[in-house]
Amino acid sequence: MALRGRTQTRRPARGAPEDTRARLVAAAAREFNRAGYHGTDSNRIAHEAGYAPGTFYKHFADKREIFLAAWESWVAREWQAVQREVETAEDTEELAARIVDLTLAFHVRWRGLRASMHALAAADPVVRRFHRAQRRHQLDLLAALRLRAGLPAQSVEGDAVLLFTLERACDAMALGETRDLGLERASLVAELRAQVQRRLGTRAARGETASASI
Amino acid sequence: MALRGRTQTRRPARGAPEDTRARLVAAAAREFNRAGYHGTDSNRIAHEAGYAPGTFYKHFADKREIFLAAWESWVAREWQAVQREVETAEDTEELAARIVDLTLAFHVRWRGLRASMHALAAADPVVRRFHRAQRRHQLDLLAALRLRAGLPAQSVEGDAVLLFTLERACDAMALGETRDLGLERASLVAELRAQVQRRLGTRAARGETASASI
Amino acid sequence: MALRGRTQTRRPARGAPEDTRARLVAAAAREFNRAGYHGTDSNRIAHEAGYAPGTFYKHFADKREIFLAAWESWVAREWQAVQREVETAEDTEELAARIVDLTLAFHVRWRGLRASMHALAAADPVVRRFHRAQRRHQLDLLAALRLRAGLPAQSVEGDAVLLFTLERACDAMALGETRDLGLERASLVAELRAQVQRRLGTRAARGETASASI
Amino acid sequence: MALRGRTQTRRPARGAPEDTRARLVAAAAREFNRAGYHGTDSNRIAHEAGYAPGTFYKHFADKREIFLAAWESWVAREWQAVQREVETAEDTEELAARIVDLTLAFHVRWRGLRASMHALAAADPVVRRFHRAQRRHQLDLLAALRLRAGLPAQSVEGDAVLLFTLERACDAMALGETRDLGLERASLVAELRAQVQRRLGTRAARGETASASI
DNA sequence: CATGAATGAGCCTTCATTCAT
DNA sequence: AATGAATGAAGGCTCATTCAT
Repeated sequence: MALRGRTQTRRPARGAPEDTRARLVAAAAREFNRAGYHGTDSNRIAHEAGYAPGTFYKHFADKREIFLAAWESWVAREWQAVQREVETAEDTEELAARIVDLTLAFHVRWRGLRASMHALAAADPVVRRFHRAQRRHQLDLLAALRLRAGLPAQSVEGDAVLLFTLERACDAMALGETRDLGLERASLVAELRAQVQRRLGTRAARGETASASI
Repeated sequence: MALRGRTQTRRPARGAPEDTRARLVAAAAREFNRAGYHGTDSNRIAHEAGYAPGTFYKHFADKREIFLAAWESWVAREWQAVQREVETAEDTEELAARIVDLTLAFHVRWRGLRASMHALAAADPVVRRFHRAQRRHQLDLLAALRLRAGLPAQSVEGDAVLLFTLERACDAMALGETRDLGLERASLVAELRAQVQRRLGTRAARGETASASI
Repeated sequence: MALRGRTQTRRPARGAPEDTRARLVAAAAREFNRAGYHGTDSNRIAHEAGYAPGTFYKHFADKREIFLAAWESWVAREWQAVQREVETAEDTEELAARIVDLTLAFHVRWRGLRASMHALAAADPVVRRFHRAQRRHQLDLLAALRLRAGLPAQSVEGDAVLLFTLERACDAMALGETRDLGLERASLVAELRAQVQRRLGTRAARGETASASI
Repeated sequence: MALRGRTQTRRPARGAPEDTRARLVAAAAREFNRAGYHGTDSNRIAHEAGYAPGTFYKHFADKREIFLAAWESWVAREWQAVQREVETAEDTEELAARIVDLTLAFHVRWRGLRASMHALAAADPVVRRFHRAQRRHQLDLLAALRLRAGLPAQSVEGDAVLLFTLERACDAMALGETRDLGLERASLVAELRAQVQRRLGTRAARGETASASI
């Protein structure tokens, strides 16, 4: 998945600014995902996209700006695709399975970028604000999902905790943490599916959510 | 250029090597926690500890080494204190409450260091190995906890997922993420307590864990 | 990155080359005067004139060339206007007053460009040669002025020193130097007028110039 | 006088910080004087002083700071030497001669630095403030000079104009401007001496200053 | 053991200039 | 004639690390 070595796209010569910007953002997403925010530099991103250093700064004020652009354009975009695909599920069981599987695939793909985002959001207020806006959106999507499926509304806090669980567990699998701990991937996935399904409010699960949900 | 506004601990001059090392580690933990791994530098850490830059490198091979030492000496130490305090709980309910409360307090205290650890573990294999060893230990502690309480053994994967939930949710609260999302802290804590209690196997909860646990 | 807060003249599109050149020169004069030679850049000058960067280099070989053009077209042009207006004075007193007043106004208007010219002339031989040619012209004008007024010829060196005095004092007033020093503007102007008048050869002053002039 | 070629002082190895700073300031004064503020860079200054780039920023926050330090340490210091030497003159004639001669020598020596200071003071408020403080001092010195010599006090504005004359004329001579204009150096110097002497208030001159001075 | 001046590779960023359209 | 995306050398500055004392 990760592109190894000096990938350096062919010189695109003269192109529309949006294309150049898109190429830079794509290269940045790759680079940040591969080596982390502090593991690359703007010159390298430009070079990987097939441009000279100066071109970078024609499109972005600084490194942070392209990082946020990369997050938005690529990560958020793919995450929305995940959400969309999820909606076509037939029943709650399939829905839960898809949510877990796609989330996991997504976290595997963007594990490096995600790790950088966490550290930056902790240290930089601007990044933090940006990050929070996206999160809010995710919570809303989960609520909308339940609504469309005709399932009962539940507490936001419970939803949030479920998202945290999913997020952290998928990160752990994506980063090889669970493998290092000798955990069975299938079991983990099964557990996550069960939790998601319960939260989505299947009849079977609904009986006990009274005490568990908030 | 001039080092303004720094706390700079008293000059200890010539002391036992372990003391010097301990002071450096303490300063490093503070600094990394405050500003992140890439937000401070080795000279500043040395200065904060009351030493010159050279002293730093007499005790640590590089910046990464002191980061790991800080993690181990401070974070792990405090984490163990948390675990110990947890064991004195009278019943499962109190046990669950304590686990959540202490974990939260712990994550609040070390939020900066934790964020750095995540990003570094994702980017650096050496840090990763180190980090995994500590995690393994935590899982074992949870199992031991249940054993001492005379509670039934459960799947490691389920335990792991619970730890992930707790970890991520506490991080979110510690970093202000939940506040930004407009979530009720009390509700979040209640939800976490419920999940922990259920997992620990209270009689009341045991009935449903059959389907939920793996 | 984005060009904010710029004045950007209307787009002239395709026009007579001389007009384009003149617009560029005018913008350059404004810019250099506002921010100094090293305080603007060729792209900005082009943009201010309503053109693209490439257009700039169709009309000027480099940044220095447009600087000299700006000096010549605008500064020299205005200076000649000053000289012309001076010639209509009725008597020596009025002549002196006009010389001082107009010179001062001129220095106020072009203070930024003048400062840049000084620094560049000191560092760059090409600029220096250009600058000297203009100065020679000024000395000649002063001599001609006296000739037309039927006043006695005097040493060039004395004239030069008077010009230096006038120049430096007007620069100091233009740049706010004299205000910062707490000097009275009216007194300064009076002193300058007196010196100019004496040099121009009024009867009253002629008596002492024997020792003072060279 | 100017040191040509890569002068690069021998590596001073380990020295007192003040010595390092002094070497850097000396190299900066040389460099700025030789090539102008924008004609050198901090790396080169460091190299010329015998140090690596990083050393520069251990002693100065930025390029501007070392420029001001160079001005203060070298230019102001020498200027004070001029003032001191001036005071030992026997009579007014000798005093005037010394003032002119030493000022000229001083301007010749620091012509490059002086030109840079002018341009920077015009463009940069911080430099401007710094520069004005020094000027004020000069005016005071001139007044003090007259006081000690038992000469009558005169208007500050008149003093200021004299200083401007002296300054600009000496700059012109130092930069070769007067030579390029075909002016006689001896005549220029004589004129300046005469003006200074008159201003200092010799008996012969005092008669006419009534109308000339303010 | 501790110092702290010094290092220097390298990152971020700018801007005068070019050239294909 | 004009465009404007692209260039890339170079300058400002940082910081992990070293070493002579």
